[in-house]
Amino acid sequence: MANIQDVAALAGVSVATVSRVLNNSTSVVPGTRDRVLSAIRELNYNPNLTARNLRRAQTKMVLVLLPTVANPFYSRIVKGMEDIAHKNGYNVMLCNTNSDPAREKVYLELLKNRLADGAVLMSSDFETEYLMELGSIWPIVQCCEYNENTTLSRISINNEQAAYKAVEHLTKLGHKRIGMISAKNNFISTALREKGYKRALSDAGIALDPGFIMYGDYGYKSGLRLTTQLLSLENPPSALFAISDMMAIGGIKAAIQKGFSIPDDFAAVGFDNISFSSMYSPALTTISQPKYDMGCVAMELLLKGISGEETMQKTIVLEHELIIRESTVN
Amino acid sequence: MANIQDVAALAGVSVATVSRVLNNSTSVVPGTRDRVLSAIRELNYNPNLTARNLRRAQTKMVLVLLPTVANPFYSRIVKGMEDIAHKNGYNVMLCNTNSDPAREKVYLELLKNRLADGAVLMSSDFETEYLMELGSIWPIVQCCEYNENTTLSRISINNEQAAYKAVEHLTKLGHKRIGMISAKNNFISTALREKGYKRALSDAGIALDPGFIMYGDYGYKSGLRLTTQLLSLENPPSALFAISDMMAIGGIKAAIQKGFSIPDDFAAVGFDNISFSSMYSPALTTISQPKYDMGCVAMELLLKGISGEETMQKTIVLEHELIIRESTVN
DNA sequence: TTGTATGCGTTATCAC
DNA sequence: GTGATAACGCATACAA
Repeated sequence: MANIQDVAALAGVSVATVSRVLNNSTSVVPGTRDRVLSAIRELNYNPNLTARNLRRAQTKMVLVLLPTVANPFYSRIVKGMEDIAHKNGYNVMLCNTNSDPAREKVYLELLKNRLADGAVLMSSDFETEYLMELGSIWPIVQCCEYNENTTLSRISINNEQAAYKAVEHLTKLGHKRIGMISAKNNFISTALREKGYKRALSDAGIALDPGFIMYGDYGYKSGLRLTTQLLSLENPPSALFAISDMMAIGGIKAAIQKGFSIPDDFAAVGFDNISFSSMYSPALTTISQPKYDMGCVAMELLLKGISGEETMQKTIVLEHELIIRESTVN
Repeated sequence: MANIQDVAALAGVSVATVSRVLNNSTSVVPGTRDRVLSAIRELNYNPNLTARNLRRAQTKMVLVLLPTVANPFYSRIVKGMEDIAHKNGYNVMLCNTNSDPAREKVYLELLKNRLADGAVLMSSDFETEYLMELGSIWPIVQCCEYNENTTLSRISINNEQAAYKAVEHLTKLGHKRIGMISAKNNFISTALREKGYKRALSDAGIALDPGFIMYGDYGYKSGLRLTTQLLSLENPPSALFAISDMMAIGGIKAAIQKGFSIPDDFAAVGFDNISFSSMYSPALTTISQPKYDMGCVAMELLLKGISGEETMQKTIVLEHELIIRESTVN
């Protein structure tokens, strides 16, 4: 594995000149330039980016922390992030945190070890202080979820309004008994979706039944279990609002298992519009977030922060959309 | 951001000593050791891993190339890889190639730039020569898919046997007209699954109908479209074997749309046992691969290659399992 | 336009 | 047990 010195020797120039053609910084006379280029080819030379990064005090690497790639909700977002990153010569290091604070910290601390130039956080249980301290040194962008006490940049949709729209869709269909399955976590989106649910009920003149709100995690099993419980109530709901598609699908499965017909006996609305939602039988009514765009915008913001082009912290809210499918309407 | 010199100065020792306590290499007297440690704390010092990596000619980073994280099949595998990598102080860089040869190459060439110490390939359209050349310099392990002309290590299941088992399950249920939806690609697994399908039919004394094998990609839409075509045949199949769960689910959706009852009118078997398979309605019969273990084994092999502990190329075949669910049996 | 020389932050070899 | 110091491979300020 040849290095820059070998190339310089073979081309009969100094390493500085080789470096110049490598980065086409200052102008190099065509003649020498060609000699260098052919030496590079002949030696099959590739620059050592570790050395370059050390010298330049950068890594051209960004961290993306997310709970898990297993949730298809994240895959489109990640795609957007990657596209923007690559376009700008950056690589992204995907970090599955499993929502484990210890793991999250391990990853984020890679910044301190100068192994990445910045980070996008898609879930974080970090202390406000810790986050602000790191954010004062390295660019950090929050995507989808955020700690509202920090002043770090954030990208999200209006979760309260989206949830309102989802539940309003159900009330307009005539449903009076609407259950909600939510999650026990610190995500701001969870709280806001619950708020939207309550406001929609209130606006429709429906009294809130606290027994109709159940808590699990984001997953299918959780949705299955909670909905089974809801449907076992003496006076069960006729419709369901779930904070994730996975939970909504679990809810539908529970209803099917109980012999309910969808959407006549039981209707369900999810959240996220993951790809499975349209594949499911019945296809799922859900809230769609502009996943790819969110990823793009988050990464653009991060890269601007890294380049110093944009240091102001921003709050960006993107549009969402209610997608009506078979799980609520025939 | 303090460096090792700052720490040395504050502790009143040389950088060499600081380095020693950092790597607890040679023994350092407890007294100086404590002074160094408290200097590190006081300065909030973190070693610059780029510099360390340059010096040590390593990166503690491995590449994992896969078509897309959007396919849940890969998430468990990746989890296994990550667990093993982290346990050994390595980070993994997940690379979504979208099966695009250009992108694949860009990623793999990161090895040449000394940005990673080795790579796991989970899909590759690389030329045999190219792969062998890189493999002669850096440890490379092939997982699930492989180029059979290379001598690189590989981990997989017996795809032919697994497909055989899946189709045999259908013939034993009495099905005589069994369609297959496959993909147009160069994956070794695809060819082997087709081979297993044919052998199972043959062993059951069923003549192969070439019109019963259709080709698409791995996805849901493809499965939906191809199965719709199969079911439009004058004499349509009563059962389906798909090379992926996503395709099988598309197939089931197609049958449902045509008013078929599953599994009475139409049965389907998939491949991969992605999490969504058990959530689907009807739940999908499928072949389960030991995803997590495959990931672990692949990464273990890679790390042994990197450490030089194991340089022999290996071929490892893991066990699979037929999982029977509602899509074939009531 | 090109070359020389220095430094990025470490680790490791050699002295003491 | 500890300290100088030379590398690692590159980019760049300064000279020429």
